[in-house]
Amino acid sequence: MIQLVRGFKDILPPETSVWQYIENTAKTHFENFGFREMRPPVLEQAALFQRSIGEHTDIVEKEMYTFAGSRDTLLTLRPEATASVVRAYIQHKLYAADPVAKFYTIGPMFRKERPQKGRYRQFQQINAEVFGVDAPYLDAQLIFMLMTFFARLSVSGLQVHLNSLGCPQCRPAFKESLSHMLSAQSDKLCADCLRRLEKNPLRVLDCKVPGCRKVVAEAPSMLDYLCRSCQVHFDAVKSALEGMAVPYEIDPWLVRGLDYYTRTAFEIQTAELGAQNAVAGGGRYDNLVEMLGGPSQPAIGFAVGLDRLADLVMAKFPPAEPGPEVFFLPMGEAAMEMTAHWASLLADAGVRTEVDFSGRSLKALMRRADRMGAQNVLMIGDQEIADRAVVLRNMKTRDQVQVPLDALVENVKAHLEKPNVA
RNA sequence: GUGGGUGUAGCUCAGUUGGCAGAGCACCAGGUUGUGGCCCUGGGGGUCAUGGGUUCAAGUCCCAUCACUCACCCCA
Repeated sequence: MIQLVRGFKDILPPETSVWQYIENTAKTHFENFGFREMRPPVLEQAALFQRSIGEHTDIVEKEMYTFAGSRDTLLTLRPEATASVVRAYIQHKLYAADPVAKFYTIGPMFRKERPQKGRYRQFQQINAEVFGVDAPYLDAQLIFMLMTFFARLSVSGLQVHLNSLGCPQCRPAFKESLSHMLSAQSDKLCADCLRRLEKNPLRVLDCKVPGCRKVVAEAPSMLDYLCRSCQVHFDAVKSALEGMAVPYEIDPWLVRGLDYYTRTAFEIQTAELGAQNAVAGGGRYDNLVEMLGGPSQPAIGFAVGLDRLADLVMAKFPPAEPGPEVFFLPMGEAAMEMTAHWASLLADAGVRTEVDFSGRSLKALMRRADRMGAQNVLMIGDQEIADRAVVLRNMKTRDQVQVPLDALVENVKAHLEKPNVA
């Protein structure tokens, strides 16, 4: 048989109800903060990601699903959402009327990595992006929005990790002094870090190999190299967070994997997901809009990993099937036709309805209704048709009443609304 | 891309030195000719991941492949 492709997954009910719950909560929450939904496509020109994420990042080097499009263009299934949102912001000149714009997106991303717990080749993210605001208070507000979002979902045990990556004015000096220091200690670094040292020395900072950590512990911190305006910005973010009572941890070794980040970088981490501890991550990318051919506008955003978040929510609240409010049990052909009619009308009238057309014994139908968690069953057989009244049974209290067949929908609804005297 | 672990019924898993393919749960039917849960009885279900090899004989041993999984790398 044909199986689903490696690293991809089916999300089945009842788990889908958890996803719907998370997505709906995110939508209302983010919209309360002034965000509106944007839905960019999942396919973009490869060049978009090469230019935004960075040519020498792992994502671009080996993790993108890229294939030939028409003519000479290479197409890529998006490995992240920010580049698309920025592209749309520029392409549709969304900055023209008002450079300040806030968007969120929900959808799948694709990265060809080796799958493991909390990491899939297609994974779902909720992204939020803000353009045209450089105020540090916005940075803090975004983190606040994230943490209250998690709180709404009753997800706890999360830590905010915060860092500043500086800007093109101050980062080069730091980079230079870092690589200088690391080169001097290169004999103590792991093979991966020696490679990083060449390509992107910042990445050495978050290496987990003990030997490297030891070296890194004495490495200079970006925070010591911040220029005056970056320092002012970072201080304002911190004090705004304190003002909003959002606990955070300064993490000078927090490095983000994408090249475009500047200044504020943050990650929301949990200890409950094994090696993949980041539930959300984001930061400023003040130069990306201009880099991609747009006006010079500051921007900031974050991504929430929905697969990981769903794991956290489900660990706390295992999903459950709701069960129909009324389960129709027809006995006989005449009853089935009548049931198709009335059950459809009842469902259309807003009552969660289920039917069993299998024609099996009443005992079998009852067992199935019970197993599915039906609150009530509605029995129709020859006797009920003759009486012009069906039997409605409350599965919990085992009370049975007769409900007139005429105006059945209204009668059943009226009965359901009666308070149960269990 | 690298390393470890695991693949037997729908699910969770037993399966001894190589010797008839098993259990629990779930499902179906009956016990109750029109009433669920508990109980009793019976039943249906298997390419033992796939392909080769060794052997009189392979779920079991060997090789390869695939998948799942955890970790590294990296990231959400």
